[in-house]
Amino acid sequence: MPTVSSEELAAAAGVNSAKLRKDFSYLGSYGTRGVGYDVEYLVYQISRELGLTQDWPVVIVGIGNLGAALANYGGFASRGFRVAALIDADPAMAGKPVAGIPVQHTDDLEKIIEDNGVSIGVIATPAGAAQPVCDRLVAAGVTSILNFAPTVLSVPDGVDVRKVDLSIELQILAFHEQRKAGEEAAAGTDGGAPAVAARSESADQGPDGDVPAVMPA
Amino acid sequence: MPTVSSEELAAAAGVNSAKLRKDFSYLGSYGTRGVGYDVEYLVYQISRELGLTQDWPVVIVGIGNLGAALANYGGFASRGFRVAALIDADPAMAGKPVAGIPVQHTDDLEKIIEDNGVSIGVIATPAGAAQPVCDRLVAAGVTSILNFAPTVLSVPDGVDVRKVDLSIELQILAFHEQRKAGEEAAAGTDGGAPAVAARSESADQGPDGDVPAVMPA
DNA sequence: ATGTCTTTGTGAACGCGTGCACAAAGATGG
DNA sequence: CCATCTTTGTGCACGCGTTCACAAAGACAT
Repeated sequence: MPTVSSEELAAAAGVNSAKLRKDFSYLGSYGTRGVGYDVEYLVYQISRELGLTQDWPVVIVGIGNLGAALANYGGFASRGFRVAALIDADPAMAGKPVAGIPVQHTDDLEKIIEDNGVSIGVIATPAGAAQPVCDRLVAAGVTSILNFAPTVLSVPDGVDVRKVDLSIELQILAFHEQRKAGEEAAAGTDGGAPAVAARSESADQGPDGDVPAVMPA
Repeated sequence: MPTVSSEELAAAAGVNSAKLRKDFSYLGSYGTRGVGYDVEYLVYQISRELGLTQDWPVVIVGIGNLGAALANYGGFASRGFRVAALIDADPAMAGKPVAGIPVQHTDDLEKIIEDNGVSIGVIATPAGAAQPVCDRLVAAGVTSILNFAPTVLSVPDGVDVRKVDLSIELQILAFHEQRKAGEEAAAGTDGGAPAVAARSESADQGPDGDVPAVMPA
C-alpha cells in the first residue's frame, strides 16, 4: 500500500507539517501512526470533500473572446466541470459551434438552466449586460455565479458571487514593481513615505492576501 | 473642500474604521482631526502609492482567445496600464490587428521589450510554450509576469510571478455549492465527516482566503 | 480667547491562526 | 509478547493582525 507521511507532503507543498496534519484531521481523513496516509484513500477523500468527484454542469453566458477562451479551457473537465451550454445574445452566434458546443440564444436561458440542472453560471458579457443576465440566472435557479464583467453584481441571500477582475493581478504586479524601483532611490532621500511591508519570501504564485485590504474602486 | 471621515469610508467599504485609519496613516496620508480626509488629496495619495499614476507598458504574449480578450479589456487603461505590444508565435497572425494593435512575431520579442521599456509581461500561451516564453521575457529584462497558462513557471530571484488559474474560482464556487446541498441532508446522518468551517457573512466578491490552504495540484 | 465638539492617530488588549512539542497509537522486529 | 521506532493527532504557546478605546489635535461657535 503506497503511503506518504505528512512530512513529505509538507516539504513538497512548502508548508508546515503540523498544519497539514491538522487540516487533514479536520477533513476527517485518518492516517496510520508510524506509517502515514494511504495515498489513494487520501486523494479520494480530498477530491470528494472539494467536490471534484461530482459532475458540475456550468453555463457560460457571453461568448466573446473571453467566453470562447473559457469554453476552450481544458482544465475544467479534470476538475469536475462540464460546460453544459454556451449562451449569447447575438442572434448571429446562435448555432455556431465554439469549442465543439453550439451557441444558444439568450431567449432560451431559463429552459437551458432547468433542462441541464445547472447551479453554476459564468458571466463573460459586457458590463452593461451582466446584471440582467445575473438576475435571469438566479431566477432560473442558479445559486453560484462567477463574474468576469467589471461590475459588482447584487444578488439575493443564498447566492454566491465571485468576481474576477483581470486587472487586479496586474495592479498587484505593478505595485511590487514600483517598490522594486523605489528601493534603490530610497537611500538618502528626505523623510520619505513610510515603507510599505514588502512580501518577504514565499515563492507561491497564487492570489493571496499580500496586498493592502483597502483599495479604491 | 469636500472631505470624508474614516467612519463613512469604513461603512461604505464594510471594514473597521480603525483599521482604515491605520492603513491611511501607514501610507503617510494625513487627515484633519475634527474634519476628515480631503477627498481629492486622498485619491491622489492612494493612486500614487498603488502605482496608478504611472504608465506601465505591458506586452501580451499569446494572442489566442484569452490574449485577444485581454487586449480588448477596457479596464487596463484606467489603471495605468498600456498595452505596448501583442506577440504571437503564429506567422499568420503577424501584422493582423487585434484591438487596434498589430500583432508582432515572437522573433522580435527581445527588441520589443527593450524598445518599449517593458517590465511587465502577460503570458497567455498554451502550457507548453509558457516556460520558454517566460525565460525569454526575463532575459530581455521583464521582472514581473502574469501567467494565465496552466503551468508553474520557474524564474530567478527578483522576478515576480502571479499565476491566474481560471478554474480555481469555479472550484471554490463548487465547494460552497456542495456545502449548501449537504447541509439539508446533514441533520440525522450517522457520524458523518466533521463540518468544514463555513464562510459566515462577508458579502465581498473578491478572491480571498476563505478556502483551505492545502489543495492538490 | 476660550470652550466644546468632532475626528484623527495610536497604544494596548483581544482573538485567531500557525508552529512547536509531546503523548498516544500502531507497525515492525526480535 | 514485549521493546523499539516511526508518525499521527492535538494541547499549548507564541506572534501577528484586528479592534477597542482614548488622548491629542484641530475646527468652529460664542
